Amino acid sequence: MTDTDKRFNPLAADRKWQQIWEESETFRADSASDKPKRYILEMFPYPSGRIHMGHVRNYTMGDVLARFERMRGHEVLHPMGWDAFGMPAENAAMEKGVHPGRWTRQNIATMRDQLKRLGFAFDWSRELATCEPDYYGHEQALFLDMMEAGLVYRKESAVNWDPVDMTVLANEQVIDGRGWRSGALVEKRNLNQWFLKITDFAEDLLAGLDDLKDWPEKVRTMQENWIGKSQGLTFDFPIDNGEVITVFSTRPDTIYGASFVAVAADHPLALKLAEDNAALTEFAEECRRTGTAAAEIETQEKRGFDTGLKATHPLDPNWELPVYVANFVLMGYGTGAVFGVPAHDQRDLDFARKYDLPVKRVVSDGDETAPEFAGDEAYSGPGSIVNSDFLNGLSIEDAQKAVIDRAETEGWGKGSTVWRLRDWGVSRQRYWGTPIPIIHSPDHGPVPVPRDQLPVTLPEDIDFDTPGNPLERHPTWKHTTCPISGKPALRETDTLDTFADSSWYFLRFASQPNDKPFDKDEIAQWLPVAQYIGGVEHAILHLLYARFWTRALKSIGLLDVDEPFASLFTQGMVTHETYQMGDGSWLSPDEVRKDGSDWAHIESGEAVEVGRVIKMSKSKKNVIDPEPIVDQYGADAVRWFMLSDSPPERDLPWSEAGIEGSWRFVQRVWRIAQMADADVPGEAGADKALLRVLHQTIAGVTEDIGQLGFNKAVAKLYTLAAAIEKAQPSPDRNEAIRSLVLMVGPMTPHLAEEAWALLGGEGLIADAAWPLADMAVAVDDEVTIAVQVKGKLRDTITVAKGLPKQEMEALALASEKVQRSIGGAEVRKVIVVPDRLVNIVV
RNA sequence: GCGGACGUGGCGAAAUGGUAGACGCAGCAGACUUAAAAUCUGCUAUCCAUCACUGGGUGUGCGGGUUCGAGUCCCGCCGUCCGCACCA
Repeated sequence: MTDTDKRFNPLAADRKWQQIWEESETFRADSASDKPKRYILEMFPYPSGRIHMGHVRNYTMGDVLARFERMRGHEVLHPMGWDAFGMPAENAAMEKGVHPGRWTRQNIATMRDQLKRLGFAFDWSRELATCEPDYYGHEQALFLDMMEAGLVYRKESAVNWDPVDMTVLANEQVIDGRGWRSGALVEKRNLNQWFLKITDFAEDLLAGLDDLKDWPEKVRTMQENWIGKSQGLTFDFPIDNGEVITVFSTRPDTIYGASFVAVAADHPLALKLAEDNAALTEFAEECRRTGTAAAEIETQEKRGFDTGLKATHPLDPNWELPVYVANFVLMGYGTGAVFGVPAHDQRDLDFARKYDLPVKRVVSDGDETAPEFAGDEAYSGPGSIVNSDFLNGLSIEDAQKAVIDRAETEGWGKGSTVWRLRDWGVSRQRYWGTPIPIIHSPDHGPVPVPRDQLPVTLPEDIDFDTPGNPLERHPTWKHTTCPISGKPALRETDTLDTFADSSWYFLRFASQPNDKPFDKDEIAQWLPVAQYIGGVEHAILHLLYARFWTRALKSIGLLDVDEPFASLFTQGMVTHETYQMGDGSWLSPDEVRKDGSDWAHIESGEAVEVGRVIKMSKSKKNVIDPEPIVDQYGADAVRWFMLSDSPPERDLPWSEAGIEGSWRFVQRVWRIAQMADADVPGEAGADKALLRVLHQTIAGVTEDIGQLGFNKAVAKLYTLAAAIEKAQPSPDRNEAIRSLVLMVGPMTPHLAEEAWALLGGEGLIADAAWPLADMAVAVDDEVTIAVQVKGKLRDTITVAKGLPKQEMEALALASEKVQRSIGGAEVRKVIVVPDRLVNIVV
């Protein structure tokens, strides 16, 4: 055997085992299996073109879990698919003239190959792409189901309209008031939009968070804030022009501290007044123009426009309050109108000081009770109510109840709950999405497409040369007939927000009958997902929408699942150093070389500044494409690197040295596998030291992987490898080698299969049983204990495990170092922790 | 402003309140080699003392506290990152 034969050749091994897994359908999930089931899911990718390191990390983690659970005797569902609708495909169509479908499917083909090249244990038989009619057709059916259940409605609402691209923009796509692509000033337009009633489930979505113990605290908090429940009082201010202004307040206890009423610039009252008031019109225009960026809000001055109208205080008919239109009141929250209590709200105070309005203290901070409120800092802390008629002396909480009671008794207001969460507007004026299955009939209005006409498919012949919605412009597609009258009618040309596609894909993975979206009983076999892994960027929208769809589908009897994802893990990003030339331009890692301790540009030799380690991004040019790395080092080294060093929730800095280290470990395991010798003489159980390390490793790695502590498992496997290398040949060493190979199986599967075959293992290692730790072997019969004097380490002594306390104490006191440290002082107390330490207090 | 996370060697990081720095990377020294690659061995927080063996001090962002004992628990700061944000 030559030296090169002894090296592990990943290029050959990767291909060989991937083919074997595929041919024997190793990772096909059987819904009818009797084994306990585990559903391991990673967020499916958008087919943007190529796999990036973030995908590799995400899917490696899921893959280790999936393979680990299989080896532990579970029937595992570990599927993969494509979140295939969306804007980038249309952008490609506009820029390169390629059809969105063609572009998307090509990307899928490329990325599927790249994923297969990494040897992930996916059940490819369940692969799906949301852009195919056999997926989105079922989505249309679910949309109609929700519609029948009253969870869908249509309403005119204001949207961000890009006049150049002629399309609606999401809030995130409006940057400084301009469209992110066109750069055109965005207009507000009123359009008829379809909405899903997510607010029907607001209370339940909020309450459900409490049960998601295995979700990151951070994500739960973000969802909680997003749902944004506020309780308070909604009540009316009569206005001297005969109208009323309805306001919402979470602090009805401060009602006697009111000094003005303010409405948003878009409030109906403001709009009406502006009709014959040019100054107000201009003011309102200004309010709309100002951005909502963080910095602007901080510096933004509170400004108002005095309408001259007076509102009557609900508790005192003789008390009149000025009515303003104010720039800090939002139409989108509550009722779009507030009453200002300057003493106890910072914004109101800023406003009152500017317009010289009264500032009256109604909550005492303990010492100060006088009505005059000085200073520029509002008091919003605890206290009791003062200067407030019948509320005086009450706690804030009791006063709130008292005011709500009185309002309800007298009929001018009522206790209410206001949510930050709005209903989900799902209409998009785009081509590359799920067509909304509605026909607009001249006689019957919007009617559902009959079920037997689903799916409503997208037309293929489409024109992207002019901006706007291609479906709207298509010559024939939208023309159809009314299902009721048979008269000519028009199809809905809007498509669904792509977040709808990802709100139920995990159900279709678990069950994919032809005649319906999914089978309830088969879903019950797999759901909820045991472990969901993905980026934290989906903490709110995707995860909230998926939770909502699950509840909506349950409420109409299609499902029997409460929460789709029992446990959620948000992984960190893959990062890399950045390199910058003197002129500020960025360089990619392959354009620079290390020049001593400095870095230089290879082409020009100029000095290069090494910048912060940040998320890989095209603009900073610090991206490492996984494909050439996999070609060079093999799938296993890349996978091993993804799991090493950094804890999975933290960022992982990519480095050339790091991947080489992983490569070395792959080769090292291969060498170790070759050390196994079936004919070695000796009896099993003789090498106690090695067996101890082995069983400690098995116990530790099993626990670590179960908790997604991959970096810790990796460290323990290194230790075991070192112990095997130091051990003498023996049956025990063979056993340790076999176990090492089994334990790297989920992480470096190609290497493990190759080594397993070499060791004469039965079948595939993917199907082999995970090793069991024998704790009796794992425990040491000797322990090294620490000896401290007043908490400071003075010596360590090795004693038999389980040595009685008195003997430990005696041994510790016998230590020369300890005696020297005590120096003859009186021993006042001795703390003894069995098998751990002795602490002598003098 | 609100909420969350984090702060440990040159770097990534370990550490049920009980020997801080396991493991990896980088570095240094050595072995093998004509040489290189590969591989292997040893050292590698810091300061002081010592020819050396070794001994002692300091050390987990800063300041307090609880405890026989604190990286870990409590209080108060400082800093970094992330999310949300004129939410009434």
